[in-house]
Amino acid sequence: MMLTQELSAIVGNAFQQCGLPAELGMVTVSDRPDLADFQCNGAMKGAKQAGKNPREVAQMIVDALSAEDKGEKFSELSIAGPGFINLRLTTDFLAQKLTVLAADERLGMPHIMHDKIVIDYGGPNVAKALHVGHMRPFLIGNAVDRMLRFAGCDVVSDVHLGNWGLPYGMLISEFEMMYPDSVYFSEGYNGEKDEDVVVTLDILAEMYPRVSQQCKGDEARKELAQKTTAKMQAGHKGYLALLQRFNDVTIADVRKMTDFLDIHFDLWLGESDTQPDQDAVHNHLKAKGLIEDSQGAQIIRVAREDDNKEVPPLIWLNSRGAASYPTTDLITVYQRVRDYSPDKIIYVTDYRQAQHFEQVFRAADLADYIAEEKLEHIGYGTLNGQDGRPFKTRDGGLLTLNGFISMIIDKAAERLKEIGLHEKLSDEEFKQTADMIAIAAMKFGDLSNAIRSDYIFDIDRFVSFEGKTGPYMQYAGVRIKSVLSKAAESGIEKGVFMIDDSQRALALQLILFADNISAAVKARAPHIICEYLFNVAQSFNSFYQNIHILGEENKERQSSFIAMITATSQVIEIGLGLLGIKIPQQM
RNA sequence: GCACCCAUAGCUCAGCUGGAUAGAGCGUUGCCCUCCGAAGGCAAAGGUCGUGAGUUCGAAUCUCGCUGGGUGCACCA
Repeated sequence: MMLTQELSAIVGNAFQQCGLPAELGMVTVSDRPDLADFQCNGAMKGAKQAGKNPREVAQMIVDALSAEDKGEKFSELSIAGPGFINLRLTTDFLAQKLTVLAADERLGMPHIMHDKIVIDYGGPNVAKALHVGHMRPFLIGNAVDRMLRFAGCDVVSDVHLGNWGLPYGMLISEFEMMYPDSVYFSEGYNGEKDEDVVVTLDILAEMYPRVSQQCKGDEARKELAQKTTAKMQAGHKGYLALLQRFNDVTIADVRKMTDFLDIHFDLWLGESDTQPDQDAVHNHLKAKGLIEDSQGAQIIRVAREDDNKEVPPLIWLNSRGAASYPTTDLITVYQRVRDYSPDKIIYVTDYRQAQHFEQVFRAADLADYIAEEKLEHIGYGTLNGQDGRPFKTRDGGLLTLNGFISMIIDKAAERLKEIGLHEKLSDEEFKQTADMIAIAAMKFGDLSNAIRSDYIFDIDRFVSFEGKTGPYMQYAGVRIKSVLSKAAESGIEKGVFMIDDSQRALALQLILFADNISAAVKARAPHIICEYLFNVAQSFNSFYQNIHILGEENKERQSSFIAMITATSQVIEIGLGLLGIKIPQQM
């Protein structure tokens, strides 16, 4: 059980003994660490109900608690201000909690959820290079993914490639003009691969903007692309085979990036994978009477009477009969329900797509595929440049994700050289370390912002080794490991926890691991983890400053120090692990 | 026009199921290495929480108005 829950139960019990609701006993971490470790504000809420003034109620609770506890858990129970109940834990109790935490590979974090979850994030487009805009969905999605797994969920992650719209009709039609005789475009395509048709990322990257531009100015060309799109969506075998080749080269490329970022997907499905089920879903929707014709398109009305805003209908098929992303997203819901029976499907995308998901969720519910409450959209804010506008390169162009990351790596390497790390490490090790630090800088920098808010990207701040940054966290981790290995060399082993004043603040932070992780999971808020880990690291640095572990003469005290920093190391390592951040050997 | 989100220290941001002196990082100003990694630590200065009202014993937090930003409002994803 989590610490605040345990304490809330104890205090809640005292409230009950006094004839008041147990819920009033909710205990939270104190706002005033100078006065208490934890606090309960319930006496003020319960005063009216009890017909007493808040301090009287608080006194009753404190009396009941003292009688029950006899100084075992609480070294101090006091009343302050209008009726705050302040709790201070005994060092024995702290030590006991730490012992339990240190013996558990999950550091006391219970499995708080057991849901089957499908999480959809990333959403790279086939045939287009990843750009900076893909950073947030990958990082946030992956952090939430890892957090849910750690919380006990059975998670299936899907990258959900974008590859079913007009852009792909454009590309295929262009290939058809280039290779009119290819088997991909013949009537009786039998599934063979045409090696003469060369598909590489470079070719696609050059082709797409060119053809896209052409379609803007040339109606006939655009019409050809649209027709090709329609045939593709209708299941044209050769087109789909060619599209599959676009997918293959794109996936190979995206995989390089996700591997580098230590992000791994269970599924590499995309919009095009909805094709086999489009008719089935269409017929189902039709049978349910959900589809109607409107202005030439086929729509599903999802507005409700009690809506306080206008919710436009979902466009099932547009007036050209083409599927769009509402179509594929709805079919994907059907497939995920069929294949995984999830308790929840979570989508991580730009918050601007909130309305789109609202429509899809309502439609999925109307179709009886899954209850709307089981569908969740996590919308993140924009990554902005120094000017407060969406991040662009200096000349106003869109920066590729590769370029963006290289920039961060260069900056990290520069810093590492300043401190002479390149003289201590081989070129290979140095490169790996720079990569690891750059990834941490990027991930921690991004994730330490609340997901929903837009934020300003400042490379110097992200890569700085000072302040609330990834490298600062890694540095704390590296220092601990360094001390631990020196201790091990000297044969100093960890012993039992003996909490004295030097360790108290750190101990208190550590035993709140499960509380913080749990809060972060429930709120889908990686920034809570960042904040918490930063506090842990600061508490550690502060502790470390005031004592000398290897030189400590009292051996019991020394061995308790080792136990303490071992636990700290685990908290930092596992905590950072939830954000997808690793700690290097040296830095 | 309708709806949603945001406005907190010089800068970047937390806090928002109402509660005690509103927090952090950066920056600024002082200190602290004969000692395990000072990429560290300690301390100080810095805020009428956009604005006006309301609810409440108590409001950064809840409600309403206003101002100033952002976003979305059927066939692009």
